[in-house]
Amino acid sequence: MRDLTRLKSLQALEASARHGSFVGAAAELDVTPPAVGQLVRSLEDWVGYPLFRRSRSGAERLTPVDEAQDALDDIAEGLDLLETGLRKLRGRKARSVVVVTASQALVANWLLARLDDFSTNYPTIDVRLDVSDRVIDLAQGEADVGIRCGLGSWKGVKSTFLMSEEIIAVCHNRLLPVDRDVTAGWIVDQTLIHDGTPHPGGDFPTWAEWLARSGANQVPSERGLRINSTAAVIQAAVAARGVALVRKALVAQELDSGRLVHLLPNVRWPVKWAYYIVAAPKALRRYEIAAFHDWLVARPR
Amino acid sequence: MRDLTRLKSLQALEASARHGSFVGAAAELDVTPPAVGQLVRSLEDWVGYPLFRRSRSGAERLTPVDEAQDALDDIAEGLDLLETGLRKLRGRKARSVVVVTASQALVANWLLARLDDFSTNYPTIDVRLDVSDRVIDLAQGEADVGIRCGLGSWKGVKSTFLMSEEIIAVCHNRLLPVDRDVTAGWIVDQTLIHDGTPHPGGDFPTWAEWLARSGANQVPSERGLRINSTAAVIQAAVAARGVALVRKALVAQELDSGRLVHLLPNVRWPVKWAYYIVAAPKALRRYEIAAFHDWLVARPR
DNA sequence: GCTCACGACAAAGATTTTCTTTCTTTGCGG
DNA sequence: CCGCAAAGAAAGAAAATCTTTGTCGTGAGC
Repeated sequence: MRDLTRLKSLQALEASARHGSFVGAAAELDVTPPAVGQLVRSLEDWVGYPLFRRSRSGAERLTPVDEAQDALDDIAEGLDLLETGLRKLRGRKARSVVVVTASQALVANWLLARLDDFSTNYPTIDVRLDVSDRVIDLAQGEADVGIRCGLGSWKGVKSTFLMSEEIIAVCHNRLLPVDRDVTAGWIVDQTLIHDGTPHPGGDFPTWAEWLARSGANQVPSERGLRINSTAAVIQAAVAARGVALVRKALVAQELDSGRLVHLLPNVRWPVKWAYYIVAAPKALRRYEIAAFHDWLVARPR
Repeated sequence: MRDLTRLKSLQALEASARHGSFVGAAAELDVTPPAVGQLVRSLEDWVGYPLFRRSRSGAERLTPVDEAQDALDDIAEGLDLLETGLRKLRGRKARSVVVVTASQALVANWLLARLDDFSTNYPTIDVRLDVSDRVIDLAQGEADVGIRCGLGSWKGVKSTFLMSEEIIAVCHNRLLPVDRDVTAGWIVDQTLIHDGTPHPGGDFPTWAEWLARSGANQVPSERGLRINSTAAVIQAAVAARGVALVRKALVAQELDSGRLVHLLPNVRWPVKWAYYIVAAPKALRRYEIAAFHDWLVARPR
């Protein structure tokens, strides 16, 4: 008959001792520092004496009291064994699959470049990409996880912010004028590629709006290319067919490679839409779904 | 950087494996069986396969699947170490004190007889008895724990049912008639000891009420002893001063010893008041308070 | 063959625990 | 002297855990 309570507090205690601070422990436990502080103090209430000496400054803010050291060794070893046990439980699963849905533009221009890192970290989890430009019903299990660009408030799913977005003007480096700087006037004279896909509530600019903010004296006509596919708009820009207004995140690689060039970078046009990873709460109870979710949320953009 | 979640589920899993049922595990963890079932199933969702083979009958309702056995060994050992660590943390405390308040009658006739068992089980915890016939304000910290007889709904404290109560008629064995049975008629002719202490809402009978239920043909006058102290009423009965109506729990020892005799046992008079252990929620966060509380709740009456 | 007991299971709602957010305090370093 | 970092506290929100109720399946006993 085991007599064991306050598991979460023991975990918080051990992580705080190991890191020397609640801040360090909080980062490991994926909670806020006050949360760790509360857990440790509740344990101190329980045992009836302080478990740390506190320092209000310096690198080592918490020092375990001598009376706790012996116990901390047992607790650390115990938690190590629990982690080993949990890993063994997970390790017995045959390969598992995560179905990720995202738009063609997002998959091709952003997500694919990152999936190698996921497979490296999680070799037993297969990712299946379900490319779709319509909003997949995750609550109905049509996919496990979605990467979406939008306002973030979709029904029936948990959405977690990844990064914000802004609209920039780009063109192929071949199109750049050789003998003068790029100006709004220069842009007006190029073939303008219009993205016809709807972005409700997203504050996407038209070329007219963007150029007005850029200081252009004349407003362009609606001539040029009009494509109702964001992926195709980017491809047209990459193919040097004209100048395009695009979402910055989707052309990051092309910008890095120099193939596309960011025109008039001082003109900022942040939008309300941002990138989120979304999943049904029920799906997140599965290890592989939570693993993918947590991996994407944790990695730098 | 440790990666450990679902501690509660691991604990539920291990206890279920060790007991072979959720019912057994629930008893150990002090929760209901469905609670254990939910914890285990959430872990099964997490790892993606069943961890037990279920049997709908027989003594062994749950059998760990082969894949889980290896992990269960680690988890069991890990939990053992955590328990050891927690015990070491508690063990470092100097002696601690629990202040228990109860009425004179309850302390003298019930609680004192049980405290040896507590001290045996918890040698480092001192109990200080605060005898008081008024209702101590536990929320204000006037005492840590109270044993009370009442309706159970006191403000600002957690109350836990201990046992119910009934009113019985008793007298010293010296007073018993030698040559005939005890009848209601016989009782009417004795010195009746009246308990004058108030019992609001408790359904305590007067002698008149009790005797009416006993089949007495005549109703006694209000003569006899009238004492406004339950403890003194019991002492008067023990001193053979007359026949008393008393709370059965408070005279259990005297009944067991034969000194007092339960008259007309077929006359039952259960009351709405029952015995509860009460404590402020904040006090229960201290180990020694929770230990006393859990000890009293768990022991047979 | 029927009834009862036992325990897993599921659903829904209640309760408790954990967590976040906001603000304050303290002390050290620049 | 100011800025920074982290602990601490309080209040409220969110999530996890738990309880209650009822169902189902199976075996034992009558």
